[in-house]
Amino acid sequence: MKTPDKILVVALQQFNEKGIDQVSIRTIAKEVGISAGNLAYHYKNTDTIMYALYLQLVEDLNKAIEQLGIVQPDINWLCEQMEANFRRFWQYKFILLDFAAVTRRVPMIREHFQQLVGLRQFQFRAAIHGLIEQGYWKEEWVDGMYDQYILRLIILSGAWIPDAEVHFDGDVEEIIPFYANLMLGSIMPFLTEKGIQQYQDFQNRKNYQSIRAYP
Amino acid sequence: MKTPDKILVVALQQFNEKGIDQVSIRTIAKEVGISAGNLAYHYKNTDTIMYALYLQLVEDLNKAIEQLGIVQPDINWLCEQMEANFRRFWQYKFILLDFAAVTRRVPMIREHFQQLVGLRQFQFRAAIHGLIEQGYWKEEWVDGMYDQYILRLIILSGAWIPDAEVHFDGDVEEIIPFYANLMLGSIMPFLTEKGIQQYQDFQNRKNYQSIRAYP
DNA sequence: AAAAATCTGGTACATTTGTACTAAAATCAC
DNA sequence: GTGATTTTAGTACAAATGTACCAGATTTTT
Repeated sequence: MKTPDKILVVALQQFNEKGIDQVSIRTIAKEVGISAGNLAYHYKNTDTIMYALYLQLVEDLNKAIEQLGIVQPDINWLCEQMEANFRRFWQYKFILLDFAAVTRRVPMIREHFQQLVGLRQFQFRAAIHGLIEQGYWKEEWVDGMYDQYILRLIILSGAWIPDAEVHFDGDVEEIIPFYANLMLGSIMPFLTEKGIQQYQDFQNRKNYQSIRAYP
Repeated sequence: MKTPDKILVVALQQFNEKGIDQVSIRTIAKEVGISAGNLAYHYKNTDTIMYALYLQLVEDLNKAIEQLGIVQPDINWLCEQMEANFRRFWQYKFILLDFAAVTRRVPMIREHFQQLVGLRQFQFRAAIHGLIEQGYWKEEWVDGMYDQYILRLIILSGAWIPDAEVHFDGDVEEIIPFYANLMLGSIMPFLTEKGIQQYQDFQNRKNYQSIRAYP
């Protein structure tokens, strides 16, 4: 692996573990095994590294979407997608963990993220539309209800990471199922009988307990 | 006002405006009009100031609960409470905006916050129970459904602040109604006819538009 | 092989931060 | 009023950070 990539790997790890305010080009350089001056040659400061990592995340997300292709979505598909995305976010958790600080330091991330949210709104709408057509999802019975729901879901899909930091001690295989389950539970009121059944099948297959409270 | 209080006022303002990483005892001292040495006498560092401000917030919240007394909750009451709490949080927005960083620097806040969440869960449960008894809220039709919902609501009730930072430009009177409305919309699927009616009355009285997307 | 570019280690510097300390001033208790 | 306590301003210091720069070394290009 080339030096710039080595730097990104170590930086990502340090950001995630120590928090962005405890990482400097020196701490990264030390762990990579190069001089700070050398690191500064590749990335002038930690802000540029953060931006590079953000672009990596976006690329990951886009790649995942491309591989998806055009499918007839069902509840199972939706759940699997959600959980997979949770894992992707978790890999870059520092971004969502200290999102305000990150966007303050790298304003370009803020702008780009706004667009990302718009895109995800669109995708969710399409998914729900498909699910309605196939009889998994109820028709909207109050105007604007689903648009609001989608917004809340998008907010939640970033907010669970800071929340996990408060209530858990870092075991990924405990955290991801917990929050994936918690978020997916929010679809319940909107599902038809058929939808509920498939959702419960998913839960059973994944061995998800019905989550009531933090451990 | 005594110096320690003056310090807290200015510190709160600076934390909220500039973000916790851009505030030091020197920037505060300068704005208060005292020497940094003097400020260090009252608060050794910014961490202790943050903790003092957190205690202020908790006190505010507790005072609000005490003044509540024992009432028969209805939907209107729930909505008003929610919005009032949103305003309280907004006053101390730096805490929720950089929550991970804050708890990293002041671990006592993390511990205390866990208890706070537990308390709020209990309060929400009681409120929903009351609303069910009075016929505003549907009976739970899937086991554990409401506990999950409450957890999501608690997560959301902290997460809207970072979200607002990304999508708005700081106008409180635009932000609070937007998110209060967005969060309150989540109760819709659980309301009875009677509940929906009162909820829509509330919306009309407050002149809340049905929110579909960010402005 | 020579020239150009890229990469690397090391050093130096200005800023900022928390922390500690001193000595004077102000306030309070008796 | 006097002595003790609290408050204040100012200074000094060590540690850390981003930034800039330089002179070799290495790799790539021609």
